Amino acid sequence: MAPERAGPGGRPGSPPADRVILHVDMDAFFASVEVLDDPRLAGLPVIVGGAGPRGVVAACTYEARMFGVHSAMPSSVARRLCPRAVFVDGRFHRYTEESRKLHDIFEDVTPLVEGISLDEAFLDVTGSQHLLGDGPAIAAAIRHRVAEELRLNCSVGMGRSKLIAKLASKAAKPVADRTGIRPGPGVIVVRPDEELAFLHPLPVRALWGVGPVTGKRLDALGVTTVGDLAALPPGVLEHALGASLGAHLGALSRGDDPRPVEPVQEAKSIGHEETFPSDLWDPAVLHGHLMRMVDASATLLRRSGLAARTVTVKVRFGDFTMVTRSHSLTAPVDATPAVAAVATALLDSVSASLDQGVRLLGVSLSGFGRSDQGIQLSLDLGPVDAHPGGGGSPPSAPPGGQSGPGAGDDVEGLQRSWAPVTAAVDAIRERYGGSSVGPASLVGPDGLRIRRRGEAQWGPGAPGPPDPGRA
DNA sequence: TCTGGGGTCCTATTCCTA
DNA sequence: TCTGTAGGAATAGGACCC
Repeated sequence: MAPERAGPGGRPGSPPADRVILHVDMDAFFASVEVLDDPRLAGLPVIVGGAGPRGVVAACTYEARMFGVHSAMPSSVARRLCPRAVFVDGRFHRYTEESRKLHDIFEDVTPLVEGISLDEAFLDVTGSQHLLGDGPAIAAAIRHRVAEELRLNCSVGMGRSKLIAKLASKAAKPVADRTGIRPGPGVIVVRPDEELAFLHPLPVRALWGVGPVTGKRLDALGVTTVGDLAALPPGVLEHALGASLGAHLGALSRGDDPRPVEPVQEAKSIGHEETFPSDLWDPAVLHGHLMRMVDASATLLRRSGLAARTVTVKVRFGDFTMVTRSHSLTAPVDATPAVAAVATALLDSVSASLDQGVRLLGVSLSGFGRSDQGIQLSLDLGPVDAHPGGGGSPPSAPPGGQSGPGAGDDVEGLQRSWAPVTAAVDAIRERYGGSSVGPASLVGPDGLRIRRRGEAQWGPGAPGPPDPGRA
């Protein structure tokens, strides 16, 4: 990783003047892949996402954007704005395939590639210029290769920092509104001496880290543009937004962004969460879903060669209020029943509120250690913790839906006794597929099978029959 | 208009311990 | 033994990103 240096003015935090960063962003990526695979969709308003009443738009073509549709918009709103839109279920595996090809192209340019998501990445091409030409030439070459080899369009921004490169790629994109679709320039280059002139007229909401809440707070200070933000005394900003965010946004508004392009970013948490087609009331049904998510998360954890110390359960109720409950063990675990025991106890600890109806349930694993480290646990699953916060003893509950070796034991016993079984299950799944074997509680007419990543990614389908537990 | 899923990071609060 | 205090760790919630 390149060491950080002070910028030309010697300001601490200002990026080196000779650094060249590209931000490559695919145009309407998911929707464009759908059109690529089904040319009949070309020229139509195509929306990728969850078509059900609780679904959201993951991506849409520029023809749909003409009607005001945009990503993250509720599908019900999108349908109202554009009744003739074609809704397509997301196909995560296809987008992953195309994304791999895209990253192959990036890797040909520089090893310093930081993927942000399937469809965008930062590239530090400072050291590639003597071989491949200057930054703008590399940007143009990438666009050309993506168009030729993937038959997809992308936009590229160039600057000496991630902030500028990202904002530049956005400015390079096509624009769609009621009057039509106007192609963008494709590549925008912002030289160091042009940074502030480029940055300051932009709406403050364009900065990474300013969402609806922070945007509103800044509104109250009379700040609408990045230039307004830069003119604000630092003390005022930090008082309004807190020391950390205030200082960070203040620096960005002056173009100070020394963050390097980091090719390797280790995951800090792994989890699954799901919004149900209709709210659930029955604790037994909820526990079934919890086990399915635990199984999927723990499997992914082991596949990554990790084990986790902290288990978090998230519940969003019908009225959209949300609670999270987490517990940290003294040593990391990776066996599904060990994780399940903790997650079950955590869900039980909010069971008093479950009569409100549960809209979303989720499980997340964090506090990673390597799974090949010796597991040394000494945990007594004592009585339910009386206080919600703090480092008290963990709540107690039997591992729901599990039976067999170790059921009813403490977490240490579950980890120890189930580790060999878990390894065997993983091996069988590796060979015969993810649904070939699993916890007995997940088999049956309920169809609580293990979902793959990307399935129902953007919201559930149509609501099923009402939850019998509600009665 | 009514809000998905998978994440990261930050802050405030609470508890434990010295 | 009790009380006050301070720091660290755990926990909970929220904002934000794509």
